[in-house]
Amino acid sequence: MTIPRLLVVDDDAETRGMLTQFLRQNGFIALPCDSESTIRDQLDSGRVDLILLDVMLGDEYGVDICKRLRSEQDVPVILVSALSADHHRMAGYEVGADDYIAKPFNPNLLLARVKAVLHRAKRSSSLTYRRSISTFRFGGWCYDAKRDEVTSPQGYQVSLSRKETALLKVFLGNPHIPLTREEINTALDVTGDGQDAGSGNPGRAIDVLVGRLRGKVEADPKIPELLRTQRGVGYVFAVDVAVEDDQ
Amino acid sequence: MTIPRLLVVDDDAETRGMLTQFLRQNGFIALPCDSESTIRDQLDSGRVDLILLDVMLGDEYGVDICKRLRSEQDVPVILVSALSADHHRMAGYEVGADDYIAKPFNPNLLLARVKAVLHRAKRSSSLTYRRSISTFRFGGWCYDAKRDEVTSPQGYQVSLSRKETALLKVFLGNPHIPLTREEINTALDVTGDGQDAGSGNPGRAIDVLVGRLRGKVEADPKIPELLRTQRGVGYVFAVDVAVEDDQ
DNA sequence: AGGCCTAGGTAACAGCGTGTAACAGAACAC
DNA sequence: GTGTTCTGTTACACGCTGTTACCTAGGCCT
Repeated sequence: MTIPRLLVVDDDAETRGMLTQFLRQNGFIALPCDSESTIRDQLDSGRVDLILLDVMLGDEYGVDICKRLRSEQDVPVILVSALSADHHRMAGYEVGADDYIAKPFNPNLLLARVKAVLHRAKRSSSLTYRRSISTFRFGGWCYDAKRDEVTSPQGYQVSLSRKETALLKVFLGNPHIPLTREEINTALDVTGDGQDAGSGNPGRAIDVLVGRLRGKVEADPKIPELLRTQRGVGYVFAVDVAVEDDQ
Repeated sequence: MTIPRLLVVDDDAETRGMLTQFLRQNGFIALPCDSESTIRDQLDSGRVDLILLDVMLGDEYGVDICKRLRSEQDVPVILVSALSADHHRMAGYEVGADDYIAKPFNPNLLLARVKAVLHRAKRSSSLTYRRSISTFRFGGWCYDAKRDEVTSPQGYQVSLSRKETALLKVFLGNPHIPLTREEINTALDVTGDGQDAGSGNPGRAIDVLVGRLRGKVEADPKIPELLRTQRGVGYVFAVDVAVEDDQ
């Protein structure tokens, strides 16, 4: 295996520099980034094994970036944050981060976590890393993340709304795992501080949204095979998801 | 391919027993443990696919045990806890647990999470697990656990509700053994701490449930041949059960 | 035998969770 | 502006589940 390549994403130059240097001293290839666009540049231009992502990035929430990245790519992400309040952590995990470290952190702890996550990633991915995911296949259906299009088993094109797409992605990222309405809501709603999500949804928006997605992505919406209800719990995506990446 | 082997670690005998029984009824091999040393015995003596670990184990924290185990072995761990506060959850994840379930939990949720973790583990490891029990045959009837469908001796399809299905599974797992209403209730209601189950059911829910199941899974509900009443005791499943698993 | 007493069967009802049609406001295109 | 699309809310329907009440069956007594 080659030397792991890490992205260090932080808008504070000093922190970024220290982290980068520290990681390099410890045998990693560290690539500094300061914005989402520079992250994407790096992802497009070569293999990336792990992203160290600061939670506060200008006005942007790292959590949001993490969410977007995870919906497209399979690169492990460790969130780094000055905010150690529990709800921030929860938001991080629910959004698909592999780990979460609060500042100030022990450098050796960081190193250990980085190694642990890389180790896990190595185990769970039989393929080599890098690659941007472009196509999901599930039960005859096909979702093209690049074009945001869904194709039915019969080859019909279905167009999804923004929320429907987001919901489908949540399920595609968590096949066979029952998700509560609250978890789904958080995943769709992450605002970084979770304020809105917390106050939100006394209503049944998720139910309706699931119903609408069923109408588009089920052979027979009356007998759901993909988006199964778990009474008293929530919903599960009940089929395997195959992920293909483009070149 | 073999049936997944799970360790159920809890120092409370009742919880341990309920969990073990419940998992066995659902096609797993469940091995009860009550301490770290018994865990190690099991790990040394054979393959273990997943550990269900109670967070409070005497004075010991399951989290600590989890940490030690993860530092040596690669066995997936699900932490089970009465403590649902976020920081406990975080501690669980940080220590390397694959999932975290708070008591009281929905049995089906537990089952689904167990399957999800095994599913993940299967993909990432060279071992091949899994081979869940899929078909039960009893007195001309047939229950397909995969599809949750019952077929009558005449070939008619019968659909069961969630609770009816759960009850049938309890009987299928304990043929010829008289079960008291309390035992049945416990088996259906696994809440982890049994709090709810204990306080619960002053009523006759089980009687009614058995009646409803008889209505669907008896040639003549008036003269039960499968679900026999034992006056003053409870109910028995009075025929042999043949188990087939898929390939 | 008849008279009780108790356990169990079951119809009827109520509460709850979920599916969904209809509606209303927001966002956006033209 | 008008019209369209998206999204959350509401209201109603329906199925599932536990409770209750009433009835029958079985067991035990005198």
